Amino acid sequence: MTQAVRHDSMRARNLGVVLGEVRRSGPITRAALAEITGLTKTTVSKMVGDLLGAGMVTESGALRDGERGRPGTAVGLSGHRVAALGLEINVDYLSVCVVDLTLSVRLRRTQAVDNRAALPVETLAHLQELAHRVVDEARSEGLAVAGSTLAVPGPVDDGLLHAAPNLGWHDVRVGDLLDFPVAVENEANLAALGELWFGSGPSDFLHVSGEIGVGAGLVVGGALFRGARGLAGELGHVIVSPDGPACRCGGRGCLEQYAGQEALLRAAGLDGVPELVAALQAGESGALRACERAGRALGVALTSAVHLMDPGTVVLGGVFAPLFPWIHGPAVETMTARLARMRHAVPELTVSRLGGDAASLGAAGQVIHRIIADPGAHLAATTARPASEPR
Amino acid sequence: MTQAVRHDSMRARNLGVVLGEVRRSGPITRAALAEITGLTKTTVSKMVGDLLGAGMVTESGALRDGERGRPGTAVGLSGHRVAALGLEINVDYLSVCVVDLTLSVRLRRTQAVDNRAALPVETLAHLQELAHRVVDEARSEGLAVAGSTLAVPGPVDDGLLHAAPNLGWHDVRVGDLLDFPVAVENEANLAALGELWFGSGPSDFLHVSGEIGVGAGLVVGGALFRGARGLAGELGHVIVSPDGPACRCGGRGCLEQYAGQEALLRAAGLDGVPELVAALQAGESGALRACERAGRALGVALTSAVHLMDPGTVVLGGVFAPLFPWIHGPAVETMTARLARMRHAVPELTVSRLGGDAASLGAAGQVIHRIIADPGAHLAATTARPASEPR
DNA sequence: CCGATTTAATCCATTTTATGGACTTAATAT
DNA sequence: ATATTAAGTCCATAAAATGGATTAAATCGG
Repeated sequence: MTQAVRHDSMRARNLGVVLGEVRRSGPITRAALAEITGLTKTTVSKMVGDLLGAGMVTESGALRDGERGRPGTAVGLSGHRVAALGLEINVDYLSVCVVDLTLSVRLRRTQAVDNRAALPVETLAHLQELAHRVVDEARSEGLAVAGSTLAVPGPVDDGLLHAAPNLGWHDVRVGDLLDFPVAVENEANLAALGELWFGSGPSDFLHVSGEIGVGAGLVVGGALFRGARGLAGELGHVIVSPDGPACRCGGRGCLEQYAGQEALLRAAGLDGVPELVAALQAGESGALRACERAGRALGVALTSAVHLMDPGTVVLGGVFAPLFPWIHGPAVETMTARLARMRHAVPELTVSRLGGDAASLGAAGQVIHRIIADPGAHLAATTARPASEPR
Repeated sequence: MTQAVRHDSMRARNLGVVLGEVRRSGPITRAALAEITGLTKTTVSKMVGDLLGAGMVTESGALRDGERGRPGTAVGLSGHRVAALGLEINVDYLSVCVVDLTLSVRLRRTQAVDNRAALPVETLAHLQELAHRVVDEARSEGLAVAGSTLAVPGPVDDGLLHAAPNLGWHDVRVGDLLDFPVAVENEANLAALGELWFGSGPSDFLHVSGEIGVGAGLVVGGALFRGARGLAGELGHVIVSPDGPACRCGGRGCLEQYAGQEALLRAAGLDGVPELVAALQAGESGALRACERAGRALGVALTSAVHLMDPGTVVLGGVFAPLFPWIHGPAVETMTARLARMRHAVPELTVSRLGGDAASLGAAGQVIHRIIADPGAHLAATTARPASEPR
């Protein structure tokens, strides 16, 4: 149910609106904030004062724009105090990053670990140690880590990792294995949010994150679409051909059997993405054929996805990013042939500028995003317990 | 951008919260409303007073529950004053209904017209006449029609009907052809909302509305999912088999070519849904085979849809409703085989209790829903101009 | 160079809205 | 008949935003 607005929640919400506008419109004067939000200058001034006190914004000096009249002092987000921890567990690495309120990446650590062989407890002990080291380092830079999110390669429902087939994990309450509070979320979803906040693209897109599996995260109007149980976006198991090769999901002809990393490498007869890229650059016909086949299959699956979800754009990330030049053509061709007559504009197919860090960046970004949306809650939490430890 | 909350909008929102709770929790006392919403008894009492004055709620007498203490007087939605007009244009009929604030259907008129032959202006003149007649009739029952929504068989973006292939219409600003203000929305979307508000199902589902084309509307958390441009839900063109029969959309092997009304009837060698149902009841093998084939294709398309959008349930409406007994089996079988290993629960496949009226009911329901969400706006509009005419 | 003009930011009395406790009302329990 | 309990109303108060006045710091025009 939508909750009633009371005096205190009105204040909290308006604080969020003001801070959100500071983020959106860069350094901006109080007067302009008042204009945009519809609040009075008085109210905005008081709020900016509070936010300054909390170290969430800074005055970046007088803003002289040549106009007549008293120049305003611009206030912008401050990257000096509040920060967030982003974590990622994937098949062959652990990754940790610290991001400040301005979404600048302050620290980043990746550690190659083969987690296929490991139990959840072992992997998470590893991750915890890594996290503590990074948080200590951040603290020595004056940053207060306000929260953390963990990206995992599998569907998550309310903190429970339902299944991570490529890790061999099932029904793990990942958050309970760490000694600090953490939000847990699907890797594909967070990669999409990473693309939203750290890539400079649009705010409506489907982000395809091909790793070992093929996942996708849909962002509409700047918000992630999760479906009824948070399991949306399984592009890898969209049916390309109902009588195609059997898939580990129990179905046949899933996209993963045509465009998954494994299928691609098998079709090309190679055993690594770097090798495949080299072969493609050398113009080897086997590699080229494999990519064309994958591209066409991706085009078929994306056609279904566009009809169902109507994304504004499609962004290819993960392993598809380095293969983009060879996949793009056949995929777009397939989509155009099947979509053009139904839609004014066939969604553009672009490539992600982010590397494999998209998910952990998205994880940290989610924490920052929540703080900006409700700075009052963060303020209350930090004044009640002035320290910064997530431990 | 999220707008700031000011004193007046706080009031407006709380009024909506209170009225929404009255709708949700049936006749309910002021004290219970205060408890649930978190507002004080004083505030709730004042708001209920205003709503009583506007004729949006009524006191339904003392509520004696056998408990000790003063019994409360229950207030519930009033169906005596505020009403909404729902309109629908479809290939072979026009439909109009009036629904009151309690979502009771007060009036309903359907007129068989073959709109395939007609120009938009002609059809809308027809519809307008029908609407005026019904509104007059409603007024004579004491109802004030507060707004209207029109369902059309094609994708709509911001009031513009992009294309209605089965009507032969293109880029029509339907609302401009009527002499009263109307919101325009896709028929499949409104049918889904109709199912939400008038069917007694869950609040997370994918509603499949097979008419001439096959459309679908996704409802998550009681809200319709529209995609980036409002074109989401085109289940009919999800790809079942990439090399299947050519489709009028330019693609091949779309669901519509297997489970669309035309394809179904052709496969069965009959030319009407009633005839098909009769043949199925008689156990004719051609008809049974056609339905089994359609059911399997539907299962394939729904498998892709479930992977991508994660609906809680799937509800079959439109022409699939009468065919449900024969389609259900093969569809569920296909879905289970392909989904069971990936999900705890394969979404249930149910049948809509609503007839072909789902869309026009949803249209009227949308108006009511908006009034309940923001009764303040309605109140302001009606006190400024006390009459009820949508003309 | 000085006053007029313009815009930014703050100050302060006021308004709007919700709050919380006291009070009244109407029922059941003893 | 009296105590108890819960519903609903009354009223003084508190929280928050408002709007106009004031002060501050620029540019413009002579």
